[in-house]
Amino acid sequence: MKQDGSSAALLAWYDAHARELPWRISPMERRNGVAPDPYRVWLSEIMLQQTTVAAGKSYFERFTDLWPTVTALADAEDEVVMGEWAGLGYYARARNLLKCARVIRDEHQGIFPRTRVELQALPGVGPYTSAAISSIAFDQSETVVDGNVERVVSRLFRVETPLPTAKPELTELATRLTPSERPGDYAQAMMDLGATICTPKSPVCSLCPLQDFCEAHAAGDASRFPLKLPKKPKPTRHGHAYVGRSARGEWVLQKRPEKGLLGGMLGWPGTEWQDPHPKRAPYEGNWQEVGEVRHTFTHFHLILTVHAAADVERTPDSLTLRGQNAFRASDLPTVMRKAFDLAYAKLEG
DNA sequence: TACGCGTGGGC
DNA sequence: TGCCCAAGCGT
Repeated sequence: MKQDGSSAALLAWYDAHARELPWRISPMERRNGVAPDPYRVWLSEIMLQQTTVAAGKSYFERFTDLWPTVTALADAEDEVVMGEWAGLGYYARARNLLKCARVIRDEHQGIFPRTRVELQALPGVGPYTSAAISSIAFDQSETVVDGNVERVVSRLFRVETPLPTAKPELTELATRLTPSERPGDYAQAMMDLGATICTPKSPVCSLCPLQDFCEAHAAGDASRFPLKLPKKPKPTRHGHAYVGRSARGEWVLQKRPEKGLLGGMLGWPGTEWQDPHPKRAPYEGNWQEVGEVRHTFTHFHLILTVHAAADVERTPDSLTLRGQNAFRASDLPTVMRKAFDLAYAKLEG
């Protein structure tokens, strides 16, 4: 690729087409010396890992309303934060979010470090996120390489190596393209370009500021890139979940272990999720089968048979009782909320 | 290095 | 409708 001028073309495009997002400052504001809030940049970057802007936006608003500063978040109760994260997925992010906030509070005087190396030492902050915070929040010259940048660069250079093998090669090419001017705007410009123009399925090359620099566009095969290794098929697992309510109207929940799937979240007690699994109630009740929930996780499909019982009398101490005022279905991860919806319709219907 | 880890939207 | 995909990280 002939790259001279590509960064200038991209920055000019960004000046006119930057997306307005609640954690961002505009190119105009940045030019006038306004700096973004590193807390908001960090929070948005964690929330948007493997997550669309559309999905993350309302969570960002809610979190910053509840906890306007990193110290406020650090002081929050784990259970409340996990409940607010419920539905967004990848719950290790929320656990690491809290860990990170407390490291910032306790070891960094409540101030985010500026350098990529210091940032990457924080829980949940890896190569991408450290570069993003350093460049976007502190305007340091770092190269961000996320899925958008990988796609843009693989097309600019028609990289025939499939992902994830191609990652180091794409990182090297992206680094070579990064200008020393306006690093924060440039990072966001690359991601905006990938999100709005250089999209996975039907890139809109006719509107692309890098059209004249792009080998794939010249060859007319932009949508062929990036190449990807074939994925493994997802197996289907089965399980049973038990949505119970005590005679006093308390829901019978179970806090899941900190590690592993849905770690640290509330859920309904039940069987393991494996191959067809025998039904076995975790405690006594007048159980009735109310239906099936189908749900797909990252690496398997789940068919969950849901059982419901009201007027449960005794429950094991390992379970958590939540009265009407202390229970919100929205605090549950999605698969558990689906099970609740099914059982609730039956119990109330 | 490769795998485990969620969810919702688009086609 | 089933598959692909989205601002990755930790182990």
